[in-house]
Amino acid sequence: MSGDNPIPKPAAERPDPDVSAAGCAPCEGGSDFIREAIREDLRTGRYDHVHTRFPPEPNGYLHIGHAKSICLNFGIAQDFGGKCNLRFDDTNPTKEDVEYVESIQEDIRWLGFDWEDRCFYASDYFEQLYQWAEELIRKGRAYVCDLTPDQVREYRGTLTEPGRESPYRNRSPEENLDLFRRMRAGEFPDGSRTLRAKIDMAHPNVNMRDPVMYRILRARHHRTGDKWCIYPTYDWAHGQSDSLEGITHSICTLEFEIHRPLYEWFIQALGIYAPRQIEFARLNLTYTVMSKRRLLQLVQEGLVRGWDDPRMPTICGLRRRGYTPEAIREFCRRIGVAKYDGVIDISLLEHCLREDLNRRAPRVLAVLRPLRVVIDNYPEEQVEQLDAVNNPEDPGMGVRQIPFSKVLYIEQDDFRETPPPKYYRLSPGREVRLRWGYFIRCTHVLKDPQTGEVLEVHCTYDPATRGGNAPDGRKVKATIHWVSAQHALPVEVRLYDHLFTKPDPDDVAEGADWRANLNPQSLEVVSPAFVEPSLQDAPVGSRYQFERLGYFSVDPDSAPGRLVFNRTVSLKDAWAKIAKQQGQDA
RNA sequence: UACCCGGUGGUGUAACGGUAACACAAGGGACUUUGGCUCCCUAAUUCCAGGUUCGAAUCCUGGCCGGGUAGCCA
Repeated sequence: MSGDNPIPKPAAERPDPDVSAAGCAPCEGGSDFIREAIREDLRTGRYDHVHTRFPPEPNGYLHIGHAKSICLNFGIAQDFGGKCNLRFDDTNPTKEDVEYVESIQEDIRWLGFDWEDRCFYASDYFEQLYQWAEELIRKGRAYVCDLTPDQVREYRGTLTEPGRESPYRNRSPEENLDLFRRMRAGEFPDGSRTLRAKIDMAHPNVNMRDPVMYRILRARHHRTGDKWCIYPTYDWAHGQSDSLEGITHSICTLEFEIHRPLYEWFIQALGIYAPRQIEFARLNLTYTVMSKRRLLQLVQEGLVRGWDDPRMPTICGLRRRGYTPEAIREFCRRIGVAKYDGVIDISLLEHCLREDLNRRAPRVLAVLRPLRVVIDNYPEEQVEQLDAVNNPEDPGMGVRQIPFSKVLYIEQDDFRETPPPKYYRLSPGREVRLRWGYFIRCTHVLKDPQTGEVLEVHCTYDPATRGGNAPDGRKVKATIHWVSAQHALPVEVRLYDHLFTKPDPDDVAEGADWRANLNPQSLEVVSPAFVEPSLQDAPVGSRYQFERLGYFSVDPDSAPGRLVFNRTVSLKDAWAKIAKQQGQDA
């Protein structure tokens, strides 16, 4: 940019930015430092198109942090009229498995992205990588080293002291070539030799101190089988794979920043096409752990029920919980992209979810903790079908009918024998509205003579208020939900809370580890809960708002006649706040 | 202790040398057949010190603080 005019023009007078750059479209994902860098590259002609890639290692399930990267890489491709490849970074057969490549593909598709016919594997390039390695050997830029792993570490030096050169560093290209070919041929035991780039053992960046390019490893690879007993390291494979695929912008997380000089060194030593690596901060979320290692630990130690446990931040966990791809994408859009390594408040994720579900989830009535209500003046055998609006946010979603009868269940929380201040639900003498039903007034209660617990609430109803409006115009302070006892469906409901009790799971006492902060109440099973009969055939995965309670989705554990619901997220609850301020347990 | 990167309300992100803004969270209010939604309002921000400039969150220097890096992991 040439800042020739010190006073900026108002936006309306400014020429449209970037329209001249080839393939540059408006940025739906907003703008961030990466998109700016790309625009600059297009403007200066460093690249004339945009091609990104999402490069997971198939050694675990994708999580919400990957979603950030997926939205970034595919989103940038969309914004700039380019393409985004899926590439599995499968250079370590000891950790990888087809189970993961399949789940990763499923999750990316579910999130709404498409790599078309461009699903690649680093292992596709093993032969090319091998040939390039020989080329570097011939150029005297790589050598076979016989140091043991311990010795390599020792020779590398430390962060503050330079390393020492390997005694094998100055072998001739001929000898190196011979040794390297024999490495490939399987003449040497695992770990006995490596191929290393010949760079600088005194380099202040330890990644440049003759990094390992190949190790000997007899492990069956999920794609190449037993063809190879030497495998390239990340550093040797990644940049060359990017180059081969014609990637323009290789976007990765901050911890690879210090690898960039090496990334560029290999490309330059080979004299091949050069992509540009740009790093951004990975996602951190409050009340959540995100590292693959920890997620794996949660699963393996049985701390959760599996990778798709609805409490997990994995994509499959969120999906099972009832999250929508739209909510996750919107979240990723709103958090932005930067190099500052911060922590996102999980309430932003929950906000995006509610915003989406509010718009699309049909409403139903369900009672989690039933309290029996008897309408004393309602005819014994009578059943009425009442009209209920499916979604006040969207009249197009229509109306359904729900049965009403003499005996109902309401929520225990919606009745208080002695109401606290500002409580305006049902209590003796008070009148409330039953959603889509009648006004009812509490006359008296039946209690357990031993415990004093309220067993049954007796009410009278006003027949003139059918549907919920009083002809005389009188108002009630509260509308509560209910189900007809004889028509309600018993179901299981699983209520979830944050997996950790602290915003930062690492915030633990001396000697304890993050597991000490696991929330023992992160899962609460309510069974039976009661839902209105219209839910009878609700399909797995379908989402509903249980009015006044939250959003719920049907769990795959459901069987015919035995529905299981996950609470995806609760509704915001102003009363809970008031009650909390009053020092009650709400 | 070496090198790299970063630091803007509680949290995250904008502002591209010209009045520090948006969202979430928080607090208050209006509305309401969901104490939901929606709407309105309030409080709250440039790490510090110098320098350049008419003017600095932005450029420069120094400091402070935070993160990353010493796998034959990625």
